[in-house]
Amino acid sequence: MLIHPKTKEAYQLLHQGTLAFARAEQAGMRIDVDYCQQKKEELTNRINQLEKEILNSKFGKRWQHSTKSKINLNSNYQLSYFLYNVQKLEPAKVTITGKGSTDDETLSGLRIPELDKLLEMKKLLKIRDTYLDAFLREQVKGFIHPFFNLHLVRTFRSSSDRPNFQNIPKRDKEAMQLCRKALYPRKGNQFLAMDFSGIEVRMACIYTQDEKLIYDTVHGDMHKDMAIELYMLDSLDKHNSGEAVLRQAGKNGFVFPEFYGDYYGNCALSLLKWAEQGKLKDGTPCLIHLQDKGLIKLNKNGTVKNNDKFIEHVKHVEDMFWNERYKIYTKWKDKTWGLYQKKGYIDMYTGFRCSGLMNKKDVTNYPFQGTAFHCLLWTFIEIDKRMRKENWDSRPISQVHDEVTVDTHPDELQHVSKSIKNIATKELPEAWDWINVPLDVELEKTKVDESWADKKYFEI
DNA sequence: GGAACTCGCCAC
DNA sequence: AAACGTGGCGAGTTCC
Repeated sequence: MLIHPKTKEAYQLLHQGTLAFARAEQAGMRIDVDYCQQKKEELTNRINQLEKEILNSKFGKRWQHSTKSKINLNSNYQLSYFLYNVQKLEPAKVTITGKGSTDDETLSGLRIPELDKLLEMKKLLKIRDTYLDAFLREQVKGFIHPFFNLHLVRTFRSSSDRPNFQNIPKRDKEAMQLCRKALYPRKGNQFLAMDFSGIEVRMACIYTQDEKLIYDTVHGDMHKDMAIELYMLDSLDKHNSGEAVLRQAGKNGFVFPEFYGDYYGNCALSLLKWAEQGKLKDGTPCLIHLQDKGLIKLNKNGTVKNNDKFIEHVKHVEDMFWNERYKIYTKWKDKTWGLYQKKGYIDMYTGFRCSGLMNKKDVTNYPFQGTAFHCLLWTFIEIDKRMRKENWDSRPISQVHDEVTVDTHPDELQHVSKSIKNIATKELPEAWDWINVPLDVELEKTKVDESWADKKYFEI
């Protein structure tokens, strides 16, 4: 499998992107070294406490007894052996090599208090050893300089390392705060962030020219629509907290996985997990609602006893999704797959060619993923150019696939905000005339001297 | 004692 | 018939 620039424009994008990223890497991001050290200590205390509690429990003693070597709470190998070979529990999942799984979902499903403690401990270890440690290890004079690579990803996205700046916790509130409160703009400055709304789906619109997909992306709300179908709701109010969860479920439990090539079986299970947290606006828990609709049967303790009907239902929704709602998209997939099989490659609008051995999912995903990132890359290059031409103090310093962060001088905030929004939504579609759906962005900022955890939505 | 592999988890 | 796309990285384990 190989993707390569096929036109001079594509080559220029890589060349200029590399130079713009190099300037961002050189600028770097300020970190609070004292904070990192202090939080590391606090985390270590909490980890030690949890460790002690687990080791002193009956569960811990039995585990210790089962292993020939010294007990190590961080060893999934030991844990798997203890749970499934010694205690003879039934693993809900097995790994590729056939051992009983010890991932979060499997362990929490066993409902053993010590395992819940262990999971808490693992979470804290991850924060301490993967993020705070990396910041301290990589910092030079209070700045980290994450690298952004353009030569490592099959789809011609970017990657980041030393430290990886593209996977810092966001969804888990506690992990997000602990990690992102380490990151600051230069003193007296503020963060400004811009991200493209649904850029991959918009690329899908452009390649497939599916009218329904275009309509839903520009005017509609497909995540809400799908949540309504999947959970058999009459309506959904995304400003109601219980129903907002269900919309999230529609998005992360169905729409995105389906676009990436997943199928109804996995989606149904994921949707039921989400349903545990969701409520209808009258307060009915979603699982009860699904039981009332005859889609599942519940045990007395509230867990799911039977989900056959629900899986059948999700299968039907999937069928409608691909063969009715987005049937033009589906036709495009078949056509593109056929074309690839004949020619041995597929071209992106940005002048890159993907060739070599690919399966159908790859062939129908890579163009969207790569092209979406190239929109960000083009934008980043233009921001960098503008910065140098107009002698900004502000500096673009990082990007995460569809988002760029600028360490911004407060006097320049208005001008920089307007400039980057204009570049992304006006100049980009003018430069690339194949972009025939509107592009949209969201802006976030912090106040002066606030951390990256404090970013808030704002309008110019 | 380092390379390679496995598992798990973070992001888009 | 089968069944999730792209990465980086830490810790444990096994291989050489």
